[in-house]
Amino acid sequence: MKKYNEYKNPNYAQIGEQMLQFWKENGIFEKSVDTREGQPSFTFYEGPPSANGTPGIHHVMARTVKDIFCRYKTQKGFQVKRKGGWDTHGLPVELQVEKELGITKEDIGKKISVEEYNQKCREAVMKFKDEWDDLTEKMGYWVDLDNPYITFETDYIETLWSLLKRLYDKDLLYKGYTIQPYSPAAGTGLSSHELNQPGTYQDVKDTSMTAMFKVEGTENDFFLAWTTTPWTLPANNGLAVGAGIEYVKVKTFNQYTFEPINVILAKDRVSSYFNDKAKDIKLEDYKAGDKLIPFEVLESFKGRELAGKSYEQLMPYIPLEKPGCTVVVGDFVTTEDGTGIVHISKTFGADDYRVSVMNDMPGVFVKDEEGKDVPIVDKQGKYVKEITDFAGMYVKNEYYSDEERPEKSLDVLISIKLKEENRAFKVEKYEHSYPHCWRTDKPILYYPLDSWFIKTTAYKEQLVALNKTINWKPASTGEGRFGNWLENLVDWNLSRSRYWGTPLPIWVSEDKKEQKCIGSLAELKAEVEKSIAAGFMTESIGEDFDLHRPYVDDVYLVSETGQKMTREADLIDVWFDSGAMPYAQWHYPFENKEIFESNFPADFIAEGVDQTRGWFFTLHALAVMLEDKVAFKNVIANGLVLDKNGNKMSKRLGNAINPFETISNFGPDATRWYMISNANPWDNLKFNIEGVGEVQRRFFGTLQNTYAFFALYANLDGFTFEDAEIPLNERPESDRWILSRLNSLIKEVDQAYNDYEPTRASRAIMDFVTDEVSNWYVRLNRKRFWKGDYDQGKKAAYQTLYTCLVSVAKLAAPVAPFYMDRLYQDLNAVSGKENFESVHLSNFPEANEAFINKDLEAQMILAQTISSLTHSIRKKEKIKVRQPLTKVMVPVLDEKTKQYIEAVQDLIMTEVNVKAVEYIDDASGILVKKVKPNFRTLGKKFGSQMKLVAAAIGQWTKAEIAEIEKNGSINISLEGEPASLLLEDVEISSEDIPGWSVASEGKVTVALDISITDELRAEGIARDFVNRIQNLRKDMGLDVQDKINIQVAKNEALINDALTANATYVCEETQALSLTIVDSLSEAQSVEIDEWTLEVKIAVG
RNA sequence: GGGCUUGUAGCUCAGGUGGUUAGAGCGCUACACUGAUAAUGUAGAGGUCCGUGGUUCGAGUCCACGCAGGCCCA
Repeated sequence: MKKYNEYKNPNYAQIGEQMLQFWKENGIFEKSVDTREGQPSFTFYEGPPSANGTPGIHHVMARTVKDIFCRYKTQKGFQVKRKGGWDTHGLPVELQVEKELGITKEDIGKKISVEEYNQKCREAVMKFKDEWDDLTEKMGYWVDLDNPYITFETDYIETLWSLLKRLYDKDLLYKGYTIQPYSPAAGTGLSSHELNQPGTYQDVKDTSMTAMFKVEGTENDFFLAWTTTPWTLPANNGLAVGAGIEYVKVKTFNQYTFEPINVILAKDRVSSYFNDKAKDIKLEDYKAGDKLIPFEVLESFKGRELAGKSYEQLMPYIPLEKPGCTVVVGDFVTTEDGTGIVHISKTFGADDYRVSVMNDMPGVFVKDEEGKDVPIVDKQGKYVKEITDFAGMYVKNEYYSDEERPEKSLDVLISIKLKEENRAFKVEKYEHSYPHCWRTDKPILYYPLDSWFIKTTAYKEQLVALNKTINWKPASTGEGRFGNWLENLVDWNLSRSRYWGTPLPIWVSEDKKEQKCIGSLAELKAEVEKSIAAGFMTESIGEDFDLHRPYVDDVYLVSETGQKMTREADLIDVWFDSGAMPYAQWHYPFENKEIFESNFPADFIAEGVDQTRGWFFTLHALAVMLEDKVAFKNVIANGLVLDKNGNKMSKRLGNAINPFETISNFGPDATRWYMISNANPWDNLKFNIEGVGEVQRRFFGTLQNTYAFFALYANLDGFTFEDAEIPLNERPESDRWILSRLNSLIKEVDQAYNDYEPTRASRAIMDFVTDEVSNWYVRLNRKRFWKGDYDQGKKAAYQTLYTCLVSVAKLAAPVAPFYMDRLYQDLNAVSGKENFESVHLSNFPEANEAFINKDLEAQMILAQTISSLTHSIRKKEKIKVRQPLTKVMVPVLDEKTKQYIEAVQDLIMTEVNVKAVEYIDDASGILVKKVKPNFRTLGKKFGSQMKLVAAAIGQWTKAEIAEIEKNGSINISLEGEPASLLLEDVEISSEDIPGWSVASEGKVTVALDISITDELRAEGIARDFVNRIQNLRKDMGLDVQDKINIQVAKNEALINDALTANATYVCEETQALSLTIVDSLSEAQSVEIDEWTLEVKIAVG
C-alpha cells in the first residue's frame, strides 16, 4: 500500500534543493516545452541582464514575474520557449574595466591598445555569469541558459547591421547634431557620466545680462530676457515664455541710457527688477541719472497670448529668417530667476534646440569651407569671423592662456555694446554652479556635435497608434510615461563615442559626399575585395572577422567614384542591441526565418519601469519601423525593490538583501510568494525579510499542516482515491461548500493570471488555504477524518480535501514552483490519478460551474458570522466553549434568511456547542425591529432633502415599519410636501432583545441562552474530564487506538454524578473500556477541573 | 523644472460607478482550545484615511492647490 509522505519538520529550502535536483535529473523544464510541441505558442522575450555585476534581490522579483506567466501559460497548454540572453556592451562595462586596470579613457590607445582594452571588456562582461546562472536555478526561474543570445557575438552584431541597413535604405538613418556638453579645451564631448564626476560643478562668477528684445512694430516695447552667457546672444533665435505664467508690460526708463521704455516680464519677477521705493514716484518726475527709477504697470497677459509675437534680432551679425525671432511656449520656463522669458539659442542649449525644432525656428549658423552649417563658435571655442566685432575671441576668458587673457571678457564687451545701444536692461555679476571639464578644469560649453540619428519622428503616428493596442500593467505607464514620451518624441540619437560596443556600419568618403551602409559580413567581405582591387586594403577578411573596434576601424572601402572610405567612428547606443533582440537572438534574417516569424511579436514581456524609455521603447520603435507591428502585446513594468524603510538598496549603504541568503534561509517559494503577494509588481516593494518569514509560517505552514493532517489519516485508513468520485449531491453540506469555493477560486485565479494580476491570484489562493480550507473546513470536519468507520462519509471527506489540495498545488505552482510540485507529487504518487511527473507538466484546473453554489457560500458566511457572534457572547459572559448551552436565538427578518441559516444550523451547533438554534420572527412578539435610511437609493430620489428624510425615518415606530413591510411603501410628509418611500429605501434590522445576551454585526443578530441547567453543567464537567484524560493519554505516549480503563477517586456529588451520567460519552471519546468511581486510589494522578481536583488512574486495557 | 506614481492602524496592504460604524494579516494585550499541537481559535486596544480649499444633502473615494517619498527625463 502506497503511503502519503509525512514530514516531521519540513525544511522549505531543502524542498527547493530537492525539487531542483529532480527537475534537472528528469529534464522537467525541457519536457514542459517539448510536451507542448504542436500547441499554440506563447512567446516571451527575455530582457537581457548584464552579468558584469552580481545579481540582487530585485532580480529575483523581476524574474519571478516573468516566470509566473510562462509557467501559467504552459499549464494552460501553450508552448512557451524561453531563450535567455546577456547584455554585454556599454559604458558600465568600460568603466569597470578602467577601474580594474586603473586607467582612464585618455589612456586607451596609449597605455593600452584598443584591442587589449576590448579583450578586457569581453572578459569582464561575463565575470559573474556563474553566479547569475546559480541564482536563476535556485530561484526557480525557467529560462534556456544553454543557448542564450549574447550581444557581442558576431552573429548578433550581424543582425544589428542588417537592421541598421534596412533603416538606412528607408532613409531613416541620418547624420545631424545634438547639443552636448563639450570641452573646447580638450576638444571632446563629455558623457553625462563624466559630467557627474565629483568636482565638475564649480561655483563661478559670470557676467549676466538682462537683454532687451524690441517688439516688432512698436516704438519702444521690449521683451526682457536674462542670460548668464551673453556670448550666446548673437545666436539668439527665439524667446520662450511659460504658457500659464502671467506677464506684465511696465513703463519705465533704461538705467544706462535713461530713455523711456516699456518692458515685458513675468509679473512675479517685477519686484526683483524694480525697487519698491520707487513705486510712488511719478514717471514725469524722473530725471536722467536718478538712482530710483519710477515704473508703472500698464497691462498684463498670459504667456500663451505672447506666443507668436515677433521681435527685432538683437545682434544681427547673421540675419535670421522668420519664424526666427518669435516668442514660443516652453515647458521649461519658470519664474524662479530671470524675467520669466528665456533667451533661446538653438545651437547652445538642449532645451533651446528642442523648442526650436518643435516650432520650426531656424538657428543661427554660418557656412564652413565645405559649405556645411556650423555654429558661430568654432571647436576651439572662438567666435567665427562673421561676428565681425569680436571675431576670433574665445567665448570664455578661461580658454585663453594666462599671458594672452584680455582684461575684458567677451561677455563684458558684449554687455558694453548692448548698454550703448539701449539693449541692456541690467548687467551684473552672478554666481552660480557651472560644469567644468574634469580633464582641463575649464568650463564646458553646450555645443552642437555630430551624431547619427534614427528618424523615429517619421513614425510617430504609428508608434502612438500601435502603443494603444498594448496591454500595459499598470495602464498608467503605457498611457502616461510611455505615451507622453511618444507624444514628445525626438529622433533617436544612436551615436556613442566609445570603444566597447556595436560599431556603426557606415563608411564615408574623403569628401564626405559618398556613404555606404553595410548590412552583413558577406557584404563587407565583398566590399573589402573591391577595396583591395583599388589598393586601399592589402588582405581579405575572414569568416571569423571580429566586427568590433579596432578591427572594423582598419577596414577602408572604396567609393563608387574611387575614393577611399573610412568608417564613421561612432558606436551605437546599446539600447539598440537590446531592442533588436527579437531579431538578433535568432540571427534573423540570416537564419531561423520561421522561428523568428512564429515568435514575433512577443505575447508577454516584463522588466523594471526604469526601462520604459530604454528597452520597452527600443523594442517598440524597431518593431514599428521595421515590421509595422508592436513588439509585445502584454507588458508588466515592475517597480523597484526598496529596503524595509523605503530606501533604495545599495551595497554601499549595506542595506542590500542578498538573494542567495534569503533563498537558503526561507526557501525560494516563500521568497517568491512574499514578493508577489505583498504588493502589486508595479508598485515599489518595501522588502522586509520578516515578511518572508510570515508568509512561510502563515501560508506554507498552514498548507503543510493541512496536508500533514490529510496524510496522517489517509494513511491510517488507506485512502488512495481508488474509488470513483462520490457524486456532489451525496456529499455533506460542508464538502459541497468547500468545493463550491474551490471552483470559484479556480475561476478567480485563472482570470487574475490571465489579466497579468499575480498579486490578486496569490492573495486569493492564500485566503482560500488559510481561512477556508484550514480554519473552517478542516476544523469543522476534523472528526470525520478520525472517527468512525472508513465509510462513504469519510471517503467524501478525503476526496474533498484531496481535491482541494491538489488543485491548490496546480493553482499556486506558477508562484511557488518547488513546494507545489512537492505537494502535487506527494498526492499524485499515491492516488496515481494523473500521469504527469510534475505539476508543471500538468494542466491548469478548470472550474466546474455545476459545483459553484452561491447560495451555499452565502449560507456559510452566515454560519461563520453567527458562530463568531456566539463566541463573543460566551467570551463576554465568561462561559467556556466546553460548557454546552441550550440554544442560540436568531431573529430572522425574512423567510430566505431563515432557510439559509437552517441549512447550516448543525455546523453552528457543533461549532459553538449549543443544542439548538431557534428562530425568532414577528409572530414571536419579542423581536424588535429598527430602521435605518438607505442613503444610496434615497440620495438619488431626494438629494438635498436627504437630511429631512433621514430625520423622518428616525422618528418611526413599530407601526411605520410594519406598514412599509406590509405595503412595500409608505407615504410621509416632508415640510408639508407628501412623499413616498419604498421598502428598498430603508434597511430594517433587529434591535437587541430585552433580557437576552446579544451581539450583532451588520444585519445579523444573535441571542444566546446562557442559563446552565444541572444537566448541562454535568455535561460540561464530563467534557472537561474527557479533555484531561486525553492529555494524560498523550503524556503517557499512548497511540490513538490504545484502549484504557479509568478509575476516579470519589469526589463531590456534583462531579460523581456528572461522570456517572455521562460515562458512555467519556468512554467513547477516550477509548476507555470502563470508567469506575472508587473510594480511594493509590498512585493516582491529579487533574484540575474548575475549582476541583480529581484523582485519576489510567490503566492500559 | 516636467511626466508618471505612491501616501489609509506600530508594520505590510484591501477599500467597483461618492452613501453615514473605513477593513484584513502581522505585531501587541487578554482569554480559550488541545487526537492538525513548535499547530489553532476568539476577543480587545489601536485611525485628524498626508495637508488645505472646493463640488455635494453626503468625500478615504471627485476637483484644485500644496507637502512628503519614488522612478524617468531635463
